[in-house]
Amino acid sequence: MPRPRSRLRLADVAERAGVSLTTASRALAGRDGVREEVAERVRRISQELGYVANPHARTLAGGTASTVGLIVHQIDDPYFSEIAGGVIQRAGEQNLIVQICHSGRDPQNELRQVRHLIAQRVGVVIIAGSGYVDPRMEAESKAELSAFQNSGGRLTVIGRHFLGADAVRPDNKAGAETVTGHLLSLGHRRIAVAAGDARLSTVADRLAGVAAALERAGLPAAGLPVVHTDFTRGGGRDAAERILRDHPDTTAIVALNDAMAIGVLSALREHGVPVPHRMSVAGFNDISIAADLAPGLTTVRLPLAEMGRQALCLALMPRASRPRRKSTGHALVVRDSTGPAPSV
Amino acid sequence: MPRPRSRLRLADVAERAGVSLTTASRALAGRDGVREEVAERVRRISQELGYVANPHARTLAGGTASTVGLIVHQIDDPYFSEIAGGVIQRAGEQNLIVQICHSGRDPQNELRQVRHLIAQRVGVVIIAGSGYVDPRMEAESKAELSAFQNSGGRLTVIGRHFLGADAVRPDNKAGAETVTGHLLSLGHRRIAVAAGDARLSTVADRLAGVAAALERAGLPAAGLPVVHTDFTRGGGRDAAERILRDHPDTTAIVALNDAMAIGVLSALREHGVPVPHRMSVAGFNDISIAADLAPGLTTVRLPLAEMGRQALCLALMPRASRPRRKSTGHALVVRDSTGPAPSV
DNA sequence: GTGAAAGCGCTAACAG
DNA sequence: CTGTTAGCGCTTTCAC
Repeated sequence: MPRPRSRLRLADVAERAGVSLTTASRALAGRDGVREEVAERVRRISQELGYVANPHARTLAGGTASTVGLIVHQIDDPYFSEIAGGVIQRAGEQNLIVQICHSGRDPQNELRQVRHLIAQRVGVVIIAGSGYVDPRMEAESKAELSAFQNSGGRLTVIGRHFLGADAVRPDNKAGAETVTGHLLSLGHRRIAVAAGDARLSTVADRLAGVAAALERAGLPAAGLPVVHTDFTRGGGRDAAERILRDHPDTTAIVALNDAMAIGVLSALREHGVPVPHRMSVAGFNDISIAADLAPGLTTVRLPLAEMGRQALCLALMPRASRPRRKSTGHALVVRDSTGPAPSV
Repeated sequence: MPRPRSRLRLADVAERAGVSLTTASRALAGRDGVREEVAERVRRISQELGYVANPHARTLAGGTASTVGLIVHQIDDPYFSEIAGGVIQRAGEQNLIVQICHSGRDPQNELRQVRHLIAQRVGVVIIAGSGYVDPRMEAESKAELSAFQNSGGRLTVIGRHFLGADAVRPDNKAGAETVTGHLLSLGHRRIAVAAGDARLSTVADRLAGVAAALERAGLPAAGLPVVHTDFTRGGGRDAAERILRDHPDTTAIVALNDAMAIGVLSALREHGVPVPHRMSVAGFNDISIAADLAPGLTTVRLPLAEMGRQALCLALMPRASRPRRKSTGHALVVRDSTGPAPSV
């Protein structure tokens, strides 16, 4: 692509305003060291001319990189697109631009994206989505990201245990405890879990919440059937099949995210298992479609878009001496996919 | 944000390779004017060192801006997130980065985003989503985008009539004709349409398809009840309410996109109207959740992710003397939300 | 074929 | 408070 037509430069504004480049630069950046009256004039002229700074020149000269890099598993997964929506909305208010990359939940690929973003000199990196329990899988990314932070880059993670970075932390354990408690209070005693890849920290955390609820109720968490498959709709289908086959007396399935819950519902429908009369199903996240499934999905609501906003807000604040943690809170949303345990 | 630590520069690579900056630059850009043997050595050294060019310096110096700007209505709308997924995937293969902005379907805001993207010196702009029938609403954006193209920028639109830019064109009219034909063949004669804002070109095109199918069947398209509301789930709900109230003998509703169809289904469920026994419902787009609704949504499939890919592919080819058009094709996906017309 | 030198548009020392 | 002077890292004439 050939070069764009030459646009207005700061020099043009400065000339029109009868000041030097420096003064114009300072005035527009809102830095002080300029008489307010002069600054005002420069700003007005810049406005009139429709001047917009060249971000590349600005970044190159050592200023602020006004882009934020967002790494998600897949943008067409509602969990991530809702979070991304929040990030983009917040960015728009600040005239920042958001660059989105896919990690595909693959540490190697994520590393590539992290490097790419850093090479692009973004000022902010936000990583959304579960990490792995085993720190070794992410060691390289971490190293790269630490260096990024040490050189002044801002990093925020959403739903990931990354000590040393500001974090938005979904209420994974507590949420899972709440939804399991809901099932228990409906009289369910034979609960099974459709879980994602056991190596994912989110899966581990939510699983811990399920176990905690069981224990609190004085039930043995040890015998809890947990089926680990993909953390996706397809995984949910597989999990449901296996639960139906291996644990036929199950009366409730906790899916560790809504995508899996959707898969579970789909499999149960195929098998003619009525929900919730014969089997209750609960999800996690409350992606917006959850309300429109039939039956409506009982799930744990996380404020997804808000989480995206928050993540960017954190990143936009100067780095604190100790990483900040924002917990999301959660809310149980009871719809029609859960009901009293069938009295066998 | 302070400046990032200084990274490897081209000068470092050049020095290591014992050549000048110029030669190194040429070698890495794959331009000729360098002995192949030397070029090879430079590339190898650059590789070993892990050198990545500073894109800002490159862009500033007048080279290629290796970012693509994607404007969507809202990223958390599945129609757009699936398209975006395709764009991002293709971009990843090329080591390009995708910047995403929301237009909110507001021409003024879209204009802002277009300007912002152009000011960022992106090399490619992709605009996804319907435009308005009235060209005046988009005149400003068009002017800006034409200038962008004339200065060498590449533009592709998805689902928008923008003469003068490469375009991916969803099969709106034909698709609507197909799905309406499906309903007619099931014996439906009292069909109503849940349509979005009448000023949207996509709505107009799909509506034309519905009318065409009716006429082809020898039915008067004139009396067709068309309810114009928002092109969203909420709009679908409103439309269904109105159809139920004003045209109680309707046996089938064509929603002009899946989001509206979801709203229609939701309203019908609330009113206790059985689908498809008392009312058939069809959508448009086949967003991935369509298969998981209950009843499964009969809809017109558009290859959403593929459309995103295609759009970027078009943009990556050199501009043709005449704008290229890629039609998407479409497929009717019959699920459980449509059935024979009730024999009253 | 190869290199030296001049910018791209901006910010940031450093002087006044 | 304001202006002058160097670069930021790269591409690109223009000489050799």
